[in-house]
Amino acid sequence: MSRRKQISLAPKAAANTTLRATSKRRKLPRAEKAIENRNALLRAAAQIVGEVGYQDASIARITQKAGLAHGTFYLYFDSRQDLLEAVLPFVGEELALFIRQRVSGAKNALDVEEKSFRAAFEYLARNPGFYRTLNEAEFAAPVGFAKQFDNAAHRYMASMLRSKERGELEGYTTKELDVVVYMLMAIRFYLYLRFVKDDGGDSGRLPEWVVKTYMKFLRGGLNYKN
Amino acid sequence: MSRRKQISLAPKAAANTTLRATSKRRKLPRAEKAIENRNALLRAAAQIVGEVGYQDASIARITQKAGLAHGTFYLYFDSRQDLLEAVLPFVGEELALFIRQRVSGAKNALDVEEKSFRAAFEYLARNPGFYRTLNEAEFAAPVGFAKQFDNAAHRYMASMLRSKERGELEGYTTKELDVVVYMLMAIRFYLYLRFVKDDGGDSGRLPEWVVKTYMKFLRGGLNYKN
Amino acid sequence: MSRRKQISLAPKAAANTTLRATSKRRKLPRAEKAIENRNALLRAAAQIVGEVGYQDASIARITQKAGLAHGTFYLYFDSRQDLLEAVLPFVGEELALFIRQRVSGAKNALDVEEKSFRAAFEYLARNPGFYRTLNEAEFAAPVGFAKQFDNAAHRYMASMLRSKERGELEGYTTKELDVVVYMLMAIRFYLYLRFVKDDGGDSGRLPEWVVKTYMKFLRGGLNYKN
Amino acid sequence: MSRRKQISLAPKAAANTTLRATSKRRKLPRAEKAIENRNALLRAAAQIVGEVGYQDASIARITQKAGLAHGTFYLYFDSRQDLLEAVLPFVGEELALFIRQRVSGAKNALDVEEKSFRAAFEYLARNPGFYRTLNEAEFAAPVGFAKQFDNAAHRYMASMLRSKERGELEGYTTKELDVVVYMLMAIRFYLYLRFVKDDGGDSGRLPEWVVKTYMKFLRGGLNYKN
DNA sequence: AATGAATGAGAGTTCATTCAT
DNA sequence: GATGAATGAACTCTCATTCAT
Repeated sequence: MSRRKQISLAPKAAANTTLRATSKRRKLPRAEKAIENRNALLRAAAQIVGEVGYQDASIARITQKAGLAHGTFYLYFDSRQDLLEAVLPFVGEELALFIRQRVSGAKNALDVEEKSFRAAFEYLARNPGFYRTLNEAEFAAPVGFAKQFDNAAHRYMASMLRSKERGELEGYTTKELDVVVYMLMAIRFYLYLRFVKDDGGDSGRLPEWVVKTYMKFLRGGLNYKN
Repeated sequence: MSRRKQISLAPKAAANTTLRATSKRRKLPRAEKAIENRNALLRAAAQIVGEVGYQDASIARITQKAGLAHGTFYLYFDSRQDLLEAVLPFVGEELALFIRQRVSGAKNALDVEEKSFRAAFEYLARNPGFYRTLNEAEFAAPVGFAKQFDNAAHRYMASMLRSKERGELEGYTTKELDVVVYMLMAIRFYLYLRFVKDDGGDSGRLPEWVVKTYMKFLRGGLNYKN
Repeated sequence: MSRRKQISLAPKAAANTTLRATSKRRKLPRAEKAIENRNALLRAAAQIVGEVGYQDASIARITQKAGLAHGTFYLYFDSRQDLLEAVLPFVGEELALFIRQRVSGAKNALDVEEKSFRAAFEYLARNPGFYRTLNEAEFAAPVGFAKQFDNAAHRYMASMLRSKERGELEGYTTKELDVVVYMLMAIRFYLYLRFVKDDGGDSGRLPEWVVKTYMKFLRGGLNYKN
Repeated sequence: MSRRKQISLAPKAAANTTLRATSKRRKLPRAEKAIENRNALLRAAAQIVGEVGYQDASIARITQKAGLAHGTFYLYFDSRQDLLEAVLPFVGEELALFIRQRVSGAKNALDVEEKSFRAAFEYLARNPGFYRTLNEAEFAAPVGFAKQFDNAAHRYMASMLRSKERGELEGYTTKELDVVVYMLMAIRFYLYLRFVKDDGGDSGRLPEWVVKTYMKFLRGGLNYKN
């Protein structure tokens, strides 16, 4: 829309419109800044929680890192707990997005599983704080934890159901697949704990042979002879 | 009961007893009381941590529950952290003992696995605080966590190696079994989180159909058709 | 109604109206709104102070109740204290007006006193916040308190001097009557505290027998036999 | 019971007693210090409340004046409010004691009243903070206020009932005297407010002519001619 | 004139640790 | 060895006031 044309046509109304437009233009930065500040607090909190845990993520520390005054915090969150509960869902979205991108184009169900598995570890390698944020959340931020857990499980479940419908995954009822989903999510985080965090040196990467072992386990089970 | 006969088999406490016997009689009750006090603090801490977590396990709370004075704490532990690190190994021993008893007499490797699996959940049903104690320990008491984790993994590994030596478990090298062990330990705790803690009502028990699903997964794997 | 005729008798508001009439039409609504806003703040503050006291009468609370933005407050008052000092005189006028109306038509000095006494308690029953507003003002809003106290005392004094001039009240010099006035004002508020606020149930009314006792005390004094 | 006789009879018990006595002697300084500290906090609080009011009597200020660390406060009081409620009864005892001493030896009921009246104002002259402490307590420390008010009223009432029994005060039933007591207490504090606090210069004393006016009022009432 | 986001000082309270007794 | 009073730093949260819009 050309603004010039309106000037001559309706000077008063146009003036008004222009004013509003200007005022909106002036107010938008405010709204934008508000979102920016809120996100700055979330980002700062996510980083701090990932580094030192929920307990030591004090408001002083968070606001300082976000470049805001102490009191400003309460313009964006009702309480410290309110923010802490929001941290995990905030970063959880990132992980989900990252995995979805890496999985797209997988050839079959097993490929989906492997790509998703590798993507998760790649994300963790880049965001080493996520693991701690997730783990401690169970008791330090139970609401956010439940939210993230549900989201992750639902996405995982949907993926498995698609594989099932395509006939690529047999032997389990839908109800049983719920159990399987939790088992697979569990495995990811314990393998991270054992082979990346504790034993992984500085690379932050899961050794290739562990990936292979995981895939073997997935494919063939334990092959007990009983 | 004669103490002499037990000397050769005696655990540390027995050795202590012997030592005590050689020292002055008057000091003996003191040494005993010291051990008693230390254990009282550990027991109190274990209970409190299980209920409210490491963060809220204050020294005041612990000493009060243990029936000791606040300041007495520092006669037995160097710091609050020192005690917190000791809590998980303290209670972890109990779990290990409980499982060992339940597993004894298993017919074969799969049976060992199932008995051990069921025993773990039975223990958790009776000691609902253990789960929290273990989970939060990873960051709140990392030394104790590592100790407990190593112990548990080693015991599990030893069991699997025995199965392997007996030819009851094939397809995985020893190195790979290390991965499997962590995967199985992971599964236990996520299934607890999902199907007992969150969904289990008051019983604190794992539903039978979940056990069956777990065993099926263990036996046959996921049966992907690729 | 013609406004011209009222000009000579008109209170300040009427004068304001006249002033407005002579100034530019476009600015009038602004001036009106300004007064409205200021009064809205005073009214809101009066209500809040009566309910929760001066301390908890925060600017946020007051502006919210007045339907104005937080920052707008400082267009009408220099500071929070500035407003608080204005609250008591604001509501004090109402009480004075109410009493004056009730007293009009009294037969004699004692009747004036009784009508005034009853009117005060009736007002307090309808405006239970006034008592707190007055009581706390002594230290929380000393300027407003002094203003209100002087006003009330002067009115009371003028009334007594009229009685004295009419020969209905003897035995006290003018100077002494100043003391008497304060004693009588004191009595009202302690009787409210004791027999209405603490003991009065939900009615908010002073029991009739207390009124009678007060009147007896006034008439005859304590009748000490010395 | 004589203790000597027991020494020979029960040496052990006696030894114990002696020990206890020693340990008590050692512990007494502790107990004494505790009382001292608590009183130091109360004294500091009383002084500060008298000077700047309850609102500004912060724990930091109080502990500093008492010469204790900030955190020490909570060894002696549950909360700031807990201390504030205790302040008025603490200083109220002093006033009551002071009045009782001054009143002793009064010749008759009116003399009691005058001595008590003068004593109250003398106390207030020496303790100018008491007035504020009492006045603000009604809303800032309502529990302590009620306690002090009840105590004062009961003492006053008991005194008037004695006068009544001696036949020195007639014309009021016991129930009515309750009203009278509150009226007289009220008068004291408003006269202080008007003729000492606001108008009294530095002396802090009630002018003699005000006392005389009060006594005249008390004796003869207002002598209305109706 | 009106807004409400931003500030930062200061409030009450907790608690690991020390130390005189 | 045992006690518990004492400490003071650190915490979360509130709010009068300012100021860019």
